[in-house]
Amino acid sequence: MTTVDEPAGRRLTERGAKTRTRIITAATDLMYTRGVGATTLDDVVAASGVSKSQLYHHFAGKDALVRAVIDHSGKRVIDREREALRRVSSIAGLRRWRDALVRNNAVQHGAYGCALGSLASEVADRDDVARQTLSGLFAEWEGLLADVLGRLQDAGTLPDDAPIDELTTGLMGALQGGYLMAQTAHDVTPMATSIDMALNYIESLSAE
Amino acid sequence: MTTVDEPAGRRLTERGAKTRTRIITAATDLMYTRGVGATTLDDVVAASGVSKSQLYHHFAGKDALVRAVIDHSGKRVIDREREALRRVSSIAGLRRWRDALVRNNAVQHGAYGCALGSLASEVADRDDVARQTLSGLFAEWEGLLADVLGRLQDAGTLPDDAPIDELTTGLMGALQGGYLMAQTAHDVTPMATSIDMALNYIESLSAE
DNA sequence: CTAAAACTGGACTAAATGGTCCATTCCATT
DNA sequence: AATGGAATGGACCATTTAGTCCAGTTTTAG
Repeated sequence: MTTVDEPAGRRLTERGAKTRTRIITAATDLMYTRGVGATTLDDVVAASGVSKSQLYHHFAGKDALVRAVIDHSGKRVIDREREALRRVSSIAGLRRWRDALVRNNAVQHGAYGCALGSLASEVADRDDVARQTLSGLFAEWEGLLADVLGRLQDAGTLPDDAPIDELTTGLMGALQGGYLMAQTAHDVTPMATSIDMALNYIESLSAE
Repeated sequence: MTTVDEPAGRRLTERGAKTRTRIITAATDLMYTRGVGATTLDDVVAASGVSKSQLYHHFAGKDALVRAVIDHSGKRVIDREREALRRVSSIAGLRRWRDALVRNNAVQHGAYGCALGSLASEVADRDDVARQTLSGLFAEWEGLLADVLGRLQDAGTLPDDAPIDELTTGLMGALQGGYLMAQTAHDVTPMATSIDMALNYIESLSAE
């Protein structure tokens, strides 16, 4: 699902790749903290220490850069989550996963929200390609959660007929909603509460 | 909690009030569908059929207009929800409430998301006053849900020691996360699933 | 070593945008 | 009917922004 960062038809030296990466990481950071619309290309130029012509050398325009940022953020989140969820196979493990997310979001008091969620909210209705990419990334993330629930099933913790996909969607909903509420309150408590409720429900399906 | 739309220190004729309202409703619509950042004042001027000087006569600037839009959207949502939740006092009633929200969001295939949620996501980290207003609106909305759960308690459906505030936060999280996922997928199914899980959990606390 | 390709910096432009100003008209109050 | 504040239209302005161009430098490959 992850789109390749590099455009197909051009040669790219190591030096160029570094420049390109520098642009993307700077843009990712800015667009996460300020929002896509509020981030100008001049901001990106200043933050990355790259000239404007280079920006246009590597990206067709702002839309293309935004899409690259989405790919990059997506890869970052998915990699992190793949690692975090890889060996989780218990409710307690899910709770530790939740703790890590909340703790991580607490350092900024919930500000900026979820890296993918805030991009989605801003971009979904204005760039259909970006929307679909983000939709795929959410699906991938949910897939990782579904794997965990599958392992819970294998371990006999969850019944075989547990509706894994629905549970996964519900868990992701609670997570995203939690991020948004934390962002609005500048307090991570509602995020913790929201995810907790989803986990409680999943746990309640086990203890039968 | 709702802030008054009119600024305190100035006289306002009926005609002026109408103009002011026209500006706000046009801006509310545009900012909901296009986003705050992507809505220009010229857009608002064109859509409301009002001159720019009028816009600046009634609002100190874009920020002030955005805040008025937040107040207006907030009032709209809270009024709608107050009415929708007023007499709900059963799980079935909550499910009907869910159905109505989902059906309503389905007409646009989930696009634009929650009127308050998308404003919050875009504005929370860039205007602290707006953020606090939105935070208050969410609290008000959650209060309406808490009232419903209280009635469930009174009816004996929910146990007396049910943690109403946590449940309310979880429900709002599922709702907001559902809106976001529906917006990203352009499909309301995940929204329905997400809220369902929260309601299932609440229901599970009853059947003990 | 050399030439082409890749890369770089920064000046430049056209359009858009938030915001200002002012001359004129409307309207409530006395 | 007069008066002053409210309302209005629209020209105007400074700045910002996405996007262009090009002259010059560095890297790569033969």
